[in-house]
Order: sequence, then structure tokens, then C-alpha cells
Amino acid sequence: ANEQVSPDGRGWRSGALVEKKEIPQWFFKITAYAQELLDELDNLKDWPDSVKTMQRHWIGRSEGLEIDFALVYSTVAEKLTVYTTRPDTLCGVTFISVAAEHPLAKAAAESNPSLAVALSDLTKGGTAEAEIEKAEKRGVALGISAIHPITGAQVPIWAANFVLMGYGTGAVMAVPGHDQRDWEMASKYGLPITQVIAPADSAAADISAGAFTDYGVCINSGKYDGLAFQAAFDAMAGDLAAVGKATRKVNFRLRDWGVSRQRYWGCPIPMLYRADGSSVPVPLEQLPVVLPENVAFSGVTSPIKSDPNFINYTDPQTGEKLTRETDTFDTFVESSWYYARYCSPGANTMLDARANHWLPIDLYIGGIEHAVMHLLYFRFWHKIMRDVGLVSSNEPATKLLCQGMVVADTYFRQETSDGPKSYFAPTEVQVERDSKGRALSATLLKDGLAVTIGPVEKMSKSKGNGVDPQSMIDKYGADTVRLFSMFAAPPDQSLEWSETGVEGMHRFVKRIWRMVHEHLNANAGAVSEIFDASAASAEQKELRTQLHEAIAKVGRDVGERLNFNTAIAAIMELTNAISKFNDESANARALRQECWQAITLMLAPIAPHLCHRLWQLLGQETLILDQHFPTADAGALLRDDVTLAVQVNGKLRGQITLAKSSANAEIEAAARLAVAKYLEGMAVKKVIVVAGRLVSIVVA
RNA sequence: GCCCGAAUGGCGAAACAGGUAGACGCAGCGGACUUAAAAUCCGCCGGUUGGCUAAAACCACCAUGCCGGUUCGAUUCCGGCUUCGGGCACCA
Repeated sequence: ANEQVSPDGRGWRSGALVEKKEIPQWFFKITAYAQELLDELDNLKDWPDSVKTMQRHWIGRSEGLEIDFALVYSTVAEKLTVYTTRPDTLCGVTFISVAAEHPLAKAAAESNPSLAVALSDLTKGGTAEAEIEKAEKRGVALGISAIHPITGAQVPIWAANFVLMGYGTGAVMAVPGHDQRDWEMASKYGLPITQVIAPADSAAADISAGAFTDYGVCINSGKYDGLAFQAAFDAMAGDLAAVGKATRKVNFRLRDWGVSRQRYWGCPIPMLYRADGSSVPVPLEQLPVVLPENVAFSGVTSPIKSDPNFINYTDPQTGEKLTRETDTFDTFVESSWYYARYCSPGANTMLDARANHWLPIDLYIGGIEHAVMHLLYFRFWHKIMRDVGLVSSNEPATKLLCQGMVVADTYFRQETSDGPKSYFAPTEVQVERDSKGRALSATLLKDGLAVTIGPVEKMSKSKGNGVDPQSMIDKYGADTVRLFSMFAAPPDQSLEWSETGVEGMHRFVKRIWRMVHEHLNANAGAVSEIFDASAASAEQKELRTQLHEAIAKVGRDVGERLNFNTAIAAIMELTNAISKFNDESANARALRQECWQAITLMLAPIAPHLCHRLWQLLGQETLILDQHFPTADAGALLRDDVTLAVQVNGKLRGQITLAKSSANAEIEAAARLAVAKYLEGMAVKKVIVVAGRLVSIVVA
């Protein structure tokens, strides 16, 4: 695995030099779905844009040209086909680069041992795209030339370490004047660099310092001179197609999905090999092929690779002797359809009709690290299941939420500057703070000596900053822990764990408990009166408006935005407003009862234990679990007055409060009065009234 | 190297379609209650910028990573950076 290769190109445990070898592998043809996977991103309205953008780039659709270069004196093939998205630069081709695994390179190496060595040298280094892109551009001449399809010039063919056999045709035309990788390679090996594109704005491009990669107009390109990108593309495509040397081609960056793994623990790939090496699938009625667990481990390879009981297979009908594939599937295969199987537990087949009944998933939650690989395989597999009739939807999940990690403070000691760090749990440490609450230093409780305050990091065993939620639940209760988890950050951001924050939330829980009891005690039990809006005081009207504004906000935050933190904050604000509401009239008691019932209903999904009990205490005979989320009373949301900010030249200079029904002229007059001292001696150039928000006066 | 994000007080954060920056909470400070402590309640809480001051109140200015732009108005939009995080196909 790439992860097990050290940066020096050796195995992380054995230290052995890593070699690359070609082995037969099974692939899923995800590229056959590339266009659909791309197109349907537009229908995923409730997926984050960042994920959709990453998938678009990953699929990487490009429109280009496949161009044939005739070979000179080659016994292997007549022509070499390259793929390019920049045919406008064709006249700047000074050589051709092929992948080291390209058939042409292999053929050339057959009769040339030193070339074979040089080619295998080229493939040294990692396989990760990041490594290939960052590695020095290297190449080796194959000693073969090709004929430029337009100029007729002979250009040499090289193998290069940055050309991938799996993309396009495994061969690219090299235009060092206008491609940075080609430029670096040409500069290294003294290959010619010519300019065939000039900047569109007729400025000069300096290709001696690096490639000029922008679009521009053709120069030094004969009859194509002066053409811009698209015109040059079309002209080249037309002319070359007419002589059978080019075809338009859409390519995708997306590669087929290699699913073979040489590990034991996995799902065996259900394929059989005939004596002649050809392969057939295991018959449907014999699926699934179950991994044998009664096996003997001997050495480093998977035990089923040498287990005759597993390998040998006799066709029950014909008696033909076959052997089983011993590789197992990539585990991404299973994670691509578990959600569907979960919808039909116990089914004797892969899925039954229940899967289609429940799917697609309403809300799928996972980390952003899965943005391209898992989430693309997942979409691909759903389309496969659709195409074989197992499900009828096109996509597996209608809404996607990418949640953040849980992080916490770290504390450590390091004996020597390059020595190992020993970490301490936040619970073992006492932090000293200055008068503003800034952390100054920390000491270990056990010995009273200093420890270093480290950065806030993802909770992990190695950093010792993990918190067992059970210990917090034991101490504060599950409702408090759940409320804190929801309150500390929106779900798509990382959540910083803080025990003082949990304590603060516990205070809030106790406060609600106490306030409800005070409300009930003042009334000697639950209240039955109904709030009478027509007889309400201004303060009562205000609280009731606040209540229904909170209900509307919490409904939106929880139901649509999934921003539980602001929902809880809105309930806290309402609680603070109730606390300040000192009115013991019957109407006020009825209003308070309405508030507490709504708060209990709104908090019940997050703090079910607390709210279950409070609901009963508030005199309700139903179970709170059976209740609907409260809805705001539109009438209660209307306020008579509105407060507007008044700006002068964009700076806040005053506030006005006036009837909501006020006409713009009235508003403007009130605003001018409120900021009169800023308008003295100035000419008012413009007044902008933003309904319900502010008045902006522009003066000079 | 390429792709996708993020950056706001001492801290976690809020500002939902460009409109009063810092809601809500944590920490801190001051006070009430108490013999005392805990718990609870009340108040303050961006700026070692300037003005007026004994001090405050108050007023002005500055402030959403940095530089520039658009706009009456920018945390929000645009261009250019910096730093941090995620991904780059065998970690899953």
C-alpha cells in the first residue's frame, strides 16, 4: 500500500526497496458511467458545492483530439496516437513523450538492454499523483522518430516519467513552448523549444524562463497563423480528419476502479480461471463465495492463495477443472452498497424489494475526506444496481452532510529537543490564566511541574486528548452531553471539546429545570388558562413575539439548515427573556406555560430525558415523543414597530423606531432628524431605504 | 504540483440573498445572597488608538488573516497573496 512506503522509497517495516510490478487485476468499468456521474451532479441540490466541484474535477471531462504520428523505420507499429486538448499548439511539437510502460517503449527495449534498464529507472518512485507531479521531469530517448502530421518534420520519441499509461493513449505530443512539464524536460535534455502561441493582447511571452500556457493566437504555424484557440482547434481537427490523421475525442481523467487486493481478509472476487487462462464468473446460484476462515497462515501471503480446498473448482455440470481467483475485493466495494443491504436485512438475495422502498437515503452523513473516492464509488454502484433492476432511483442519497472532527487541547513534555513527546490528558493538567483568561502555563496535577501547551488537535490515543463520552455522561447526563455536542459548533465544522463548556450546558439544563418548577409552584400545579392576546400588555406581547420568532428560527435551523448550535442559542435567548419577565398575572402565567411547552417540544429531540419529564410536569398526558414540532403563529410574529439603523456615508450614526406601516417619506424624514448633526452643512446626494433594515444617507 | 475548504474578541462561535460585526456560551472581572464555601442571581467584558477626564460615562477613530478593487455600504462579491486543514486513485 502507498501508505506503507516511506518517503525514501522503502517498506516502512522491512526497509526493503520498493519495486513496481505489473500484475493482473480486476477493474470495475466506472469510466462507462463517467458522463452520467458528471451530469447528475447537477441534480444533487442538497449536496455541498465543494463535494460536487471536487467530483467534477476528479471526473475531469476534456474535449480534445487524438492525432496519429506516422513512425519512421519501425517494425513494431506504423503509427503512434497521442491525445491532446491543445491542438492549436501542434506546430510547436518538438518531440513525443510516452509512458515507460507504453508498448512502443517496451518493444524498443527488447533489443536494447541498456534502454530496458533506463526505462525501469524511470518507473522508480511513488505511484501517488502528488509524487509524480512533484518529481523532477525525467526521460529517456527511445531511438525512434515520428513524422509530424502537418510539417512532415521528424521528431524523436522519448519515454517520460510523468506520462501515465492509464490516461488517454499513454502518449503525449510534447510542446515545450506551451506546456510546463514539456518545458522542464526539454530544458533538461537540450531539446528544442519553439513558440507557436502569442498572447492575445499582443504582449510578448518569454518562453526562455518557462512555458507560456495561456490561450492566445497561433504564430509560426503556417496557414494557421493568427487563429485563436477554438478556430485553430477546429481548423486542425478538420484538416487532419480529412486525411485520416485525427479524430475528436472526449476523455475523462477518471480511471477505471482497480478492485483486486492481495490480502486475505476480504470478500473473494468470484471469478474462475480455465486451464487456458481465460476467465468466467462463478455461476449466480453459487454466490456468494465465502472467505474460508479455517485456514493455515504460513508466511506473508494470503493463506487462500495456497489452499487447494479453496482454489480447486470442478464445474458441477461439465466436470471441467477450474481454479478460483484468490484476490479479494477492495473494501471500498462493500462500503459502496452497505446502505442498500441495511434496508433489506436477512434477505436471501443481495437485496430485496425493501431496499427500493426505502432508498434513496434522505440524509447521508460522513467526513469530507470521502468527497471523491467513496462518494463516487457509492454513486457508481447505485447506478449499477439500478441498471440490473435492484433499485429504481438514480442516486443513492438526496442530501449529504460532511461533518467535522472532534478536537481538543493537547499537553506534552519533551525531554530533549528532538526526543519523543509524552502527552497528558487535559484532565491531568491544571492551566494558569491571566486576568483576560489567556492560558499562560500549565502544570501536571500529579507532580506540579510544568507541561507544554500544544495545539488543538483531532482527538487521538497518541495525543492523549481523547475524552470518553461515557465518563461525561456519568457525570452530567446524556442530555447535557448531547446539548453541548450540538451547541459547540455547526456540524460541518470541527468540534472543540471543552469540559467547562459541558459544565456551562449543565447549568443551562438545571436552569430550565428550576425555572419550570418555579413556574409550576407559583401556580400550584400546571396552568390551564389560555393566553388572551387581545388583553395582553406590551411586555406580554413582546415575549409572545419572541417566543414565536424563536419557534420559527429553531424550526428552520433544525429542519433545514442543520445548524443546531444557533437553534440552541435561540432557545437560550428565549429562556433569558422569560427570566426577565416579571409578571404574575393570570395572562402572564398562561403565556409562560405556552413558552415552556414550546421550549420542551423544541429541545426534546436533543435532550429527550429532561423534556419527557418536564412535559409531564407541565400537565400533559401525552408522551412528548408522540408530539409534533411546534409551529410559529404567524399572527404573533407581527410587530407594530420597527427599528431601523441610520447610516451616513456607510457609517452607523443613529437609530429610529417607528410604526411598521410608515411610508418611505416618513422614514426618511425621521432618519434625517436622527442624524441631523452629521448632515449640517452637507448636501444630501442620495437616500437609500432598505425595508425593515436601515436608511443610508449619502452626503458630500 | 493539482483540486476543495477554512481564517471573526482571551476561547468556541453568530451575522440565513451585500445592510447596525461579535447573538448565544465558555473563561475572566466586579457585586448580591451566605458565618463561610458551593450553588444561584445581577452587572461588565474587541482595541497598552485618540479626545474629555481624578476615574468613568460619553465622543471619535481602528478592528472579521494580508494587499488591492467594486459599492452609499463588504465578514459576505471580485483579483492577488499568506497560513492551516482535507483529497490526489492500495489508509479507508
